[in-house]
This record gives sequence, C-alpha cells and structure tokens, in this order.
Amino acid sequence: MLTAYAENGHISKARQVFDEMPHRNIASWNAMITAYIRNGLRVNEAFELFCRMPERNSISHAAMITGFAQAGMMGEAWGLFSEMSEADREPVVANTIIVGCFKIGELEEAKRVFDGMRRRDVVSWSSMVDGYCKSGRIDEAKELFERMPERNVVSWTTLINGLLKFGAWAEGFVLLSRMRKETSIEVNSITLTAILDTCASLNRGEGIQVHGLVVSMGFESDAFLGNSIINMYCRAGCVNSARRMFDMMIKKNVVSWNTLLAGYIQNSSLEKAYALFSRVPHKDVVSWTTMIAGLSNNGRLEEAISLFREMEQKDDIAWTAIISGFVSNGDYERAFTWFIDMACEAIKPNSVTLSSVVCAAAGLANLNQGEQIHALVVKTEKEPDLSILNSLVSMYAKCGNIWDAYRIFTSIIEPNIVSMNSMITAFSQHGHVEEALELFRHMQEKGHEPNQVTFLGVLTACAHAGLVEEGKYHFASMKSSYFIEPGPDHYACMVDILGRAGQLKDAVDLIHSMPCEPHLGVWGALLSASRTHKDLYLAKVAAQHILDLEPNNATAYVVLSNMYADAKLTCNEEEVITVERAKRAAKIPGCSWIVV
DNA sequence: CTAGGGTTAG
Repeated sequence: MLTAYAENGHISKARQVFDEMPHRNIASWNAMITAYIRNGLRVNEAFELFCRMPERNSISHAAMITGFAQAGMMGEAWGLFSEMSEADREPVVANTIIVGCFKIGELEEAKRVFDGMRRRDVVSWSSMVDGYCKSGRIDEAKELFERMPERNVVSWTTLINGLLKFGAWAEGFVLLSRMRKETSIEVNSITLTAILDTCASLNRGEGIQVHGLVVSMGFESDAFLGNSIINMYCRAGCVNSARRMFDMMIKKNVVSWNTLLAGYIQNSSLEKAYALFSRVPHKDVVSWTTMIAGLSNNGRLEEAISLFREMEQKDDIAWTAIISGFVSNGDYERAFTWFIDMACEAIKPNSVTLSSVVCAAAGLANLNQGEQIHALVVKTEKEPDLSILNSLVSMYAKCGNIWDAYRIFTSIIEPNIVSMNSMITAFSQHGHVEEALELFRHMQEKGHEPNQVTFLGVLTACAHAGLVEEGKYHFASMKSSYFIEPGPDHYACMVDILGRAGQLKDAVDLIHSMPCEPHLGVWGALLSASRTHKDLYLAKVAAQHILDLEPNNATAYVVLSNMYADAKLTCNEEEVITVERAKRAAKIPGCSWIVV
C-alpha cells in the first residue's frame, strides 16, 4: 500500500499509511525515505525518518546519500558515505557521490573517489566523462572516454553531446560516425536530439544526414525529434524541406506548428506564415506572439496590433513584441504609451521590454524618461541583463550625460562587443576622440573582435578630430585585418574625413569605388565638404544626387542657395529649376564618373 | 539504485 502510493507520487497518503502501520520493518522505513527523495527531493523529511529509524541497512544509507548528493549537500552525503563498507558503496553509491561532486564543482574530489574505487562500472566512467564535459574540461573527458573498458550508448552520447556543446562540432560529428562504424550500438532519440539541436544552431549540412538517420532508425513518429528537424531546416533557410517534414509528421503538436510558423517568418515569408497561422488548430501564446512579432518586426505594426487585440491572454512577450516594434519604427512616443498600458494591465516588463523602452528614451533623447526607466530597472532587476545595461549606456550618451554612460559601462563586469560599441560610439558622438580610440585599442588588446558598428564609431571619432591618416588606416584595416566589408555609412564617414581635409578628389574617387549604392549620408558628406571648401561644382553634383534620392530634401536646397549667395550669385527659383531640369535631362556634367 | 536531452515566441 505504502509503495503503491509512493510510486504514484501521493506522498502524504503514503506517509499516512506509514504512520498508521502497527509493525514497521527496515523496508518500510526505506520505502518512505525513498519516496520523499524521489518526489521533490524532500531531503529534510527523509533525513528526519533516517535519524529515527531503529536500525539501518545499506539501502537506507544509499537512499539518503542519493538525496543529499542530488540536493548538492555534499557534506552530509560524505558523512554517510564514510560509514559504508567498500562492498556496499561500490559502484552505485560511489557513482552518486561522483555526480554530486561534479554538481558542486568539486572536480578533484570526484576524481579522487573515482580513482579510489575498486569496482567501476560503465556508469562510473560515463559520469566522469559527463562531469568533465560539463566543466569544460574536454581533454580530460576525451582521455577518460578512450580508456573506458566498455562503452554503451549513454557513454557515446555523453561525449558526442559534450563536444558539440563545447563547440568542437567537427570532432563531435567524427565521434558520431566512429560510433556507427566501430560499434553495433545504435543511436537513440536522445543522441539524435542533441545533434539536431547543434545542426540547427550551426546551420550545418549534417542536419540533412541526421534527418535520414532519424527516418532509417524509425524515429520519425517522435514529435520532439520531428520538431527539431523542422527547426533545423528552418534555421538553415530550407523552409520547403521543413514544410515537407511537417506535412509528413503523423503526430504534430502545437510546437510543430509554431516552429514552422517561426520558420516562415524568419525566412521572410510573411504571407505563408499568415496562412499557416490561421490554420493552427489549438493556438497557444507562442503561436500568437510569433505571428504578432513577425508582423511587428517587418514594419506591419497595425496588423500586429489588431492581432494583439484579438489575443485573449496577453503575456509580457506579446506586449514586448509590439513595444519593440514601435521602437524599431522610431515611434518612441507610442512605445512609451504602450509601456504604460502594459503596466496598467499589471503585466511585469521583462528584460527585453526594459531595454526597448530604454532605447525609446534614447531615441527621444529624453533624459527624464530614461532616468525613470533606469530607476525601474534598479528596482526590479537584481542583475540587469547585459542588453539593458548596454542600452542604458547609449541612452545616457544620447541624452548628453557621457559620464553617466561611462559609469554604467564601467559597472559592466563582462562587457561584450555591443557594450564596447555603445561606449566607443558614445565617446565619439561627444567628441571625446582620444577616449574612443583608446577604448578601441583596449578592446583589441583584450581580444574582442570589432564589427562594423565598432568601425563606424571609430571612423566617426576620426572624422570629429580630423584624423585623416588614422581614419584611412582603420578604414583599410576593416577589410584587410577583419574581413568586414565597409557599408554605405562607413563610406559616408570616410567621405566626411577626406572632405573636411579638403581632399575632395579622393572623396569623389572613394564614392566612385563603392561596391554598394551611395546613400544620402554619402552625398550629404560630400555636399558639406563642397560647401566648406567652396566647390560649387561638386556641391551641385552632390545636391543633385541627394535630390534624386529624396526630392524634397530641404538641406540640399538650403546649402546650395547659401553657396550661390556666398559666391555672389543669385540662387533664385530659376536656378533651382535649372538644377531640376538638368536632373531630368539625366546627364549632369561630370555625373558619368560618379555613377556607380 | 547511480550516467546522456528536449523543440517554438520578445
């Protein structure tokens, strides 16, 4: 009766039976202790019984040690372990101790127990391999694995998974094929899940082969595996293959639908996503938020909002999808309105919500709002996400408080590339060129790989200080040292740098050499350089390109007319019309060498 | 009575 209740998880019933028992033997005490440990790891209640037992055997000890070890209470586990004889504790109880040691990071202790064992089984070895993998000590894991006297599917899976999670995926795949070639041990669904997961995040071609393996092993009816395959294809950009898998699956669940839905959205097939969404049989929050976020992130905010209104239980993620949509559309005011509505509905903002509204405050350059959100962050987040801290850095910088930005930056224990970029950009926007370049040097020394955003900050700094040679150097090193193709913004910066220094010819040549289409910023930089150096001819060319891109661009007209005025020419309507005409005539003199 | 894992949304 007691064990029947215990096995079904009815602990209080089991305890009732136990308490009412007229005669208890060791087995009934042990059963009750085991029940407490297996159901919710209630170590204290188990230990209380353990202490009250009139006599104990090795099973009592083993059960209690398992409880302590799984709860990470290794001191207590050790105490009982030392009371057991060699014969009773090996290998099972010792294995438990090994796992417990790894759990609390006591690698040396685990090794000592393992080395001291007289009888090791395959579990002892596999536990050691797993412990080393999870502690990042891959070499030791591999060495132990090679020394194993026998291996089973768990041993192989442990190391394969360990290698893949460690990032040594090539080695992981080699081990998988070795397993299949050298042994008759068959992979199971656990092995395959780990591999598919890795393939999905790495966009590895092996995913397709693993799919074949899943089918040939007869696992295609496993919904978990099927969903992983859908995910793998979606992440690799093969939505059609994902769709085929989806259609083939007999046991679809809501995750299968959601995964394919997300796949369509990530591969920008919004219409197909919409069609699929309408057919999802039992839509859950994820189905709704996936669709809402998909629309919102693709600038279709109004549709996203109307879907949001249809949603019954709106969670924080749904709200955040809309709010971040406003932020990326530059509609910061509405982002705030919605943020307040969210608070009124008593939905707690999460870290993405918070970093979005910090960005909104930055976009509005509204220090007051920014500080309020900052206070909220301090109040609600014990350890604010890096994304929040990074956006706070940008926010303070954009609101003019460069030293508050710096204070936040220095408080970040492990800054990432985004943190570095935010701070470099902040310095550079504020004209603190030395600091910006110093930070750039510092991050390179620390081994952080700069990206295109970093270089934009660096080039902006150079432009600010008129550092022509340094600017040229960094611009060149982008491609030669870091294999980053400069984008239009980088070119605009370089045109600015060259233009300010009066090297107009070089600036024009640079535009001519651009592999991408020059955008407004590039021509704007050229125009302002032409104005500074009073090159009316070049100014006209630049202005014309600006007006091609943006026919109502007032700046272009204003700059041109000022230059005419300075040159003691009249910039009347007629002159503007002339420019217009020239544009329509399609051939501006000199235009041919600028056209890309 | 011990060892390997788990898919989707911001």
